[in-house]
Amino acid sequence: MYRLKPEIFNLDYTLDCGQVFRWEKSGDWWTGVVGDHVIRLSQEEDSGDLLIDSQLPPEFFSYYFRLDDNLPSIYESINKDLLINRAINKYSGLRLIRQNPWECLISYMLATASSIPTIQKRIYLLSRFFGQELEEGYFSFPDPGTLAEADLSLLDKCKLGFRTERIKEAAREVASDELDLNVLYRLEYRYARERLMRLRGIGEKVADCVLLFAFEKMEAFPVDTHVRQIIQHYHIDDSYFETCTNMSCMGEWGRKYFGYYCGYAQQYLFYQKRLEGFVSLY
DNA sequence: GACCAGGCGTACA
DNA sequence: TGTACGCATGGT
Repeated sequence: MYRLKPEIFNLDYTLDCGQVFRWEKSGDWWTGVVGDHVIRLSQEEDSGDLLIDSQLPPEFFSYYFRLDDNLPSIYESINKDLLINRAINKYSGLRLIRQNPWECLISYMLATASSIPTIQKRIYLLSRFFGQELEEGYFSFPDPGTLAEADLSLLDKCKLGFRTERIKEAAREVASDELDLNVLYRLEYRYARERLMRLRGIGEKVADCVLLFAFEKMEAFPVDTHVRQIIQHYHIDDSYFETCTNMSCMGEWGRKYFGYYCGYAQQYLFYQKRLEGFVSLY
């Protein structure tokens, strides 16, 4: 167990905001599986210190929680109106996480048209049936080869619904190197996006989530049902929106409106909407 | 029992 | 090019 002193960091917001699905809070402590490690984390209320119960070094957590991001500078760049201003003040310290690309890809593929608790359950079941047990009750995320060859009757137990075949196919592509996740890092946002969207089950929203949360593409702006409702509700009389009704257009709008760090803006708006609905700005 | 959830693919106009 | 609908599943 050791301590880390992060600048402007809120552990609860970061793990609860809906970007990751494998962390659970019990009392003051969060427990989660990252790679082959079961990690326990807590944050001291007064000092803001991060208490870390893990074999992994501090450098890992600086990387994982993007402590290298200059949040004040990011806030300044995305602070375009009262709504986002409220969100970045209220949820200050929420940081995006650098997720494992493979796990992130599958997680958001099986997130389509599902609530967050349902997504968490599916990922747990996948890990339980196809991952390795790390300690009692905690399992690693299954690797591509295992899912590619997964028995369909066992896969059905994970309750993936119509997503089952898509997951298997994606796993096969990654396992066979037909899709090399490493090259996506080096591609520009728009090309990486096009490549991901060639997979069945990945449209603009899922691609943007994966690019933002796992491939360092900060300019991704995922438009899900919450973000669509926010845009329709608050920007309804913006002239730009008289011709902007579909999700694709809303994504374009978000990128132009918030600039390079629109991905951060999106996550703050998403979290605020989930917890508070349509907030009053007066 | 209808409706929605971090949507996508397809058919049809 | 744009819209309507089906697709499994779980929670309200």
